[in-house]
Amino acid sequence: MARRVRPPLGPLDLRSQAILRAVIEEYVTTAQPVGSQALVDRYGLGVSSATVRNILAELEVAGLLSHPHTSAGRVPTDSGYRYYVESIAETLPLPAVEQLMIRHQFGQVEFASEHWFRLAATTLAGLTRSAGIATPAKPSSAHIRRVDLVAVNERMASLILVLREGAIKQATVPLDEADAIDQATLNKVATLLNERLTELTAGHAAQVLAGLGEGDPIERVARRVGERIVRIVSDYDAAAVEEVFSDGLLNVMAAPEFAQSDKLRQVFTALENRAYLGELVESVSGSGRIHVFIGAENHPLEMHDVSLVLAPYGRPGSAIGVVGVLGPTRMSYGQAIGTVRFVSGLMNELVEHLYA
Amino acid sequence: MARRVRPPLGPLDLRSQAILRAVIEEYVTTAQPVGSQALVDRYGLGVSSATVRNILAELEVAGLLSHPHTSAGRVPTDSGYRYYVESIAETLPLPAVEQLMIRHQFGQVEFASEHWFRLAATTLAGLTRSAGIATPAKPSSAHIRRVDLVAVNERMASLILVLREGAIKQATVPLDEADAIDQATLNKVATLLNERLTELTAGHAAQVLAGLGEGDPIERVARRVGERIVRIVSDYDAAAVEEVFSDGLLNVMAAPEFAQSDKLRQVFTALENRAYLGELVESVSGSGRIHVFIGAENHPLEMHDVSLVLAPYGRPGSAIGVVGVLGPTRMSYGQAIGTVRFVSGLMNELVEHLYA
DNA sequence: CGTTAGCACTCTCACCCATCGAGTGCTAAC
DNA sequence: GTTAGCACTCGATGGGTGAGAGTGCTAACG
Repeated sequence: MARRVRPPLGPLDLRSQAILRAVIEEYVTTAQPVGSQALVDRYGLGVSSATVRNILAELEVAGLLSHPHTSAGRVPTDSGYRYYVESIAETLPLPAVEQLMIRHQFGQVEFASEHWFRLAATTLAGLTRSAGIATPAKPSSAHIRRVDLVAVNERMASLILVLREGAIKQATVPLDEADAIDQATLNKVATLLNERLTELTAGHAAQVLAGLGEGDPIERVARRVGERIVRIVSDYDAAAVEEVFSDGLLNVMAAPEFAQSDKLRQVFTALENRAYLGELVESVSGSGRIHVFIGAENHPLEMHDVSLVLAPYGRPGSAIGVVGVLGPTRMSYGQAIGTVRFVSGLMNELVEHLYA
Repeated sequence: MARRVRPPLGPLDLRSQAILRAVIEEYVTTAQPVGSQALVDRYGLGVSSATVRNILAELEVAGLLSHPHTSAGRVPTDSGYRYYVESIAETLPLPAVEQLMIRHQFGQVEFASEHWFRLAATTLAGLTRSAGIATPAKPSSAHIRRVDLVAVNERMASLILVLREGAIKQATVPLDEADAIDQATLNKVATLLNERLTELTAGHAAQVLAGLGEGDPIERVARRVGERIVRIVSDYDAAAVEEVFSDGLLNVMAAPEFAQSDKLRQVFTALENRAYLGELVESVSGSGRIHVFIGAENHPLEMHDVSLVLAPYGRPGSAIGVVGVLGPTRMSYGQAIGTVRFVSGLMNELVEHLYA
């Protein structure tokens, strides 16, 4: 069939690249299979449609394009997108005006990392017209910064725990009825815990607690509360991803490939089950790079029609989060990558600024 | 056309009621227009299909049923559902087994109102196979319970504010460089603020702050932080609804009426814009009753195909929230009302228990 | 007078079929 | 190696048809 048989994903000559690129970019905008004539008309390729057809056939043999049916135009395969992303696509940096606007928006919001990641997701959603995804910056092992206790009633106290990395945890701690609990007692307990536990990780805190006596009621309560603190911090450490915030799923719904809602429902199901996203986030957060996951490169079946562009942000030692974009495989990768790059860079700056 | 012309929504005789009921219950389960024969077959009406047809025609004139086209069965109108809900439907109480299971689930979770409303939404979603909706219990005017300050760096402090009603607010407060800020200073400031502001509302707190001097650095910082606190609390008071949590939107997606995704997108759009839900929540929270909003009774166009069953919970004086269910207009109102009633009752118990 | 059998009528749905056109793949000429 | 030309394929479109569900009406019935 083909004149020459190419090794799959072998290097392409420049003309083939140009045509692959044209097919992808045309398909991304029109969502329709692309024919040879359309390519010649709309892209100044300098060759006839017959020549283009020959090359399209080669690209198909190489696995980069596919054919919905004999008499239809070409559609990129996942491998086609992959090749495009790695060898052809130019990442479009975000226009300076937009950059300024976004910086301004981040300036408006509360100066705390807790707020930024949501804004990042929203911003990414708006800029790429896809879904924006972000997780808060989370440390691999958190440090206790501050403990506060508030009396709820005689037998319950509300515990507020601030971590060095910015997260705030709250819990209600039931206390022995034997200990007469009032706010004054709790203040002493909190002071004790703050003295002993500040800047400690869960493991170290547990050791310190072991040294507390059982006789003194303050120490007894402190121990009780402290154990709870250790449990909270350990749980927090153990969770791969604390929370995945997403925005702009409506944008994805608008894509014609999701016109019938069961396809869409699959994507939502996949997102609701956080396990896979958590896995991705973990795999991304190690490297400083932008990662692109295209269609079937995502293991879960439900995600075979979407792509993700993810980038880590934060400080490698202390706290790492992920921001990115989720859209149909037919997405504008160049733009998405440029936008994600900018936003993750901005988040880096912000986090750095917070720690400095 | 009709033998007798009925006043719209006039009282119906028992047989007409029984037939309306049968139409609705059949339509709710099958999602198909209901014909006279099907009614006679599946519900022991004791009359012939011709008689049923006559009555169906009457119900249609009364505006309770409608006709997709001449040769199709009947479909309930919004008014039909309304009549059904008010006069015919029996609210199905939740089976005792389920009640126990749910109580157990609430027992498992952290004892704090912040966690309950999410669980309520999830539970409602699961039980009714629709979307569950819940807002946290929010006071009309909040009281300051506790203030805590943590040094971030020399010129910034992290403020943690606990409200009597359970909510925790966090903010970063920039401070004058003139004041040398360290944790010790902040502790004094926090102690001062706790002494003066505890149990105050935003308005009273503002008055107290006005009395603070400018000379003493502690008081100066306290004033600065205090102003921020007042702003946070006022903002919190002003917001009609703090947050609307929803779960199980996937269930709604599964309904055949939302097979093409643009209908569904409308619903999502409506939900994303919180204004309307906030409005509803406010209108519901006054009364202790369960409210049902059917189809076009919802003002926003996008909500014309869905119904809401909402109930308030909490303590009328101190904090009110809303739980409920969102589903297609073709929903099982009896079951939904019973379930929402149980969950709101449970939430009442829990909140009461928390305050007692 | 309400109820019912009977029947003509309406309208949708599913199916088939012919047509159209976009786009391919191949061949032969350049 | 490139291109013009052409037969061919296959989905999409649209009209036509028959089946079936369900109605609305009429006339007979108890």
